[in-house]
Amino acid sequence: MQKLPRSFYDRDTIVVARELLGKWLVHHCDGIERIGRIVETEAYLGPHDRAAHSARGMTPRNQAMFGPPGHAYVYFIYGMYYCMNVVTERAGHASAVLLRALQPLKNLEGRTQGPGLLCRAMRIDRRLNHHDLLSDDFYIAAPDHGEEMVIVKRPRVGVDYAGHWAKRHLRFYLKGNPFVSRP
DNA sequence: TGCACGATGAAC
DNA sequence: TTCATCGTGCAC
Repeated sequence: MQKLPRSFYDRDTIVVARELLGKWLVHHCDGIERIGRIVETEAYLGPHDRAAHSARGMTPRNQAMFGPPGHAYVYFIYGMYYCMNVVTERAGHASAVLLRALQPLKNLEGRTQGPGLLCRAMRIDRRLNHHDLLSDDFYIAAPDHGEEMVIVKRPRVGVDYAGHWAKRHLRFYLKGNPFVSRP
């Protein structure tokens, strides 16, 4: 497999969200390598996107979104779950892609359907916020042999407060994949 | 310093 | 539809 270069992330967020499907998320932790295939993503386009955390300006929590592409934005939600994003586009643009579901490939225990369960299974927590995804212990890679994929577009989950932005089809997943959180 | 609520998940 | 559970952001 080939680690994705910085230039992969420094592109239009919708393009990145679609192309992350089928890629492998790799995390080396406590001597164990965990790998999951990304099967569901959501694009958060920037401060103009009312559903994005960056829509209300930079705060200590969402600072990573305003940073350079190819880094992780990990936040704590509902008092019990973590969610992981991949920062996209140039620094200051404040856009990111939320990873919503994985197909277990290696050393993953428990379910991986949904952003909270994904982080639990991959052992992703606040320590990985701001982490560079071109590092050797936490990164995303393209498999040597890609599979044929059909991509489904749907509205994002849990953003009904965002007015017309809630209706846009910015959620992407692999058609027919049993590990998608909400087919 | 207080408090309402959330890019969730599970139970009912 | 309700609840668990707590950090964050903003009001006061």
